[in-house]
Amino acid sequence: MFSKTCEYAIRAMIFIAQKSKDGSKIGIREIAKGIDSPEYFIAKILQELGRKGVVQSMKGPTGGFYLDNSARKTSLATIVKAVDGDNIFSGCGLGLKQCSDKHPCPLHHEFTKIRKDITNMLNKTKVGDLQEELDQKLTFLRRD
Amino acid sequence: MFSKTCEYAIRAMIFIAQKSKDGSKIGIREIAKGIDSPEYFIAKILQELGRKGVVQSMKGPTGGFYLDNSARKTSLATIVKAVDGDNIFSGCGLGLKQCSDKHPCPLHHEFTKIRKDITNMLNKTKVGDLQEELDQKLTFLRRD
DNA sequence: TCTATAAAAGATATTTTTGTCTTTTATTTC
DNA sequence: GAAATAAAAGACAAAAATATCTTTTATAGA
Repeated sequence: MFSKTCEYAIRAMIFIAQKSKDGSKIGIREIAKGIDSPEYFIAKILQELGRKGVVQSMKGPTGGFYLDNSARKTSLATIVKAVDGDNIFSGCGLGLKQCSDKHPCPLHHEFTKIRKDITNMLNKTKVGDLQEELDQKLTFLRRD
Repeated sequence: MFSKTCEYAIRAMIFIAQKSKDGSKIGIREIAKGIDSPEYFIAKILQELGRKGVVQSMKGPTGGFYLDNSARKTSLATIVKAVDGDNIFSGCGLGLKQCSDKHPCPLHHEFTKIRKDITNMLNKTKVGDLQEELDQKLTFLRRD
């Protein structure tokens, strides 16, 4: 469904939301541990998300990653688009370039439904909401 | 959603269903052209599907690939499982190993719904049905 | 202003996926 | 049975995704 890169990105965003909700910042090493991802790899990913304004960061001592109030409202759709592009939102399920409502591939109509559900879900789900469920221990990012 | 390998596999299966419905067989070269895929690559994929009994084939002159009556009833789920494994049916959306109903990842519940829809769709959709729609020119596998 | 810290940037390495080519085996037709 | 055909099998190659390491830049705090 998502690339590994995207999975890490989503996990990291939720984790950062959680750890920075008191205004503090969280470092790469802790993020990597917290979401069980390769340290250097998630660093690269967050760098890119930072460039796109999806996550905030500060260099230097007491620096690290954090989410401002607006970033907490980021939808999963925004993250997925930033990392994986919009193939999942609009690409053909069978990989055809010329697939459309007018010239549908054999799976087009079935896929349209599913894609709509996925899109809705990703649009309505915000990082901040997921973080709250995590806080209440209703969900988990690792073994714990 | 699916790997490229899987996309080619599904497209090839539908195409073979169409070209072999009169009992004839169709060669790799024509399949590759018909579904717009790399020739040697789809050959490999069909080899593997042949080994698993998903597609039938014959060597030698007048040989080629075809689908018998039971193979026409193959669901997309069977093809996807044979090629991509069952990650799409059961894997965690965020890539967590220990994700389950009891120990859900932040997206677990939302994903459960979507995965159920996808699974249902793949289970109920049969190669033969897709081939018929293709025959009626209701859907397409290439530009045409 | 100097030092320590932590992210940014850039380079490199590994693995997986995708794609290609060559040789072998089975089958048909003559 | 020999020649031609087409898939099977095995080896190889390229590209993309994933992962790691090194150097640079910004910032805080002494």
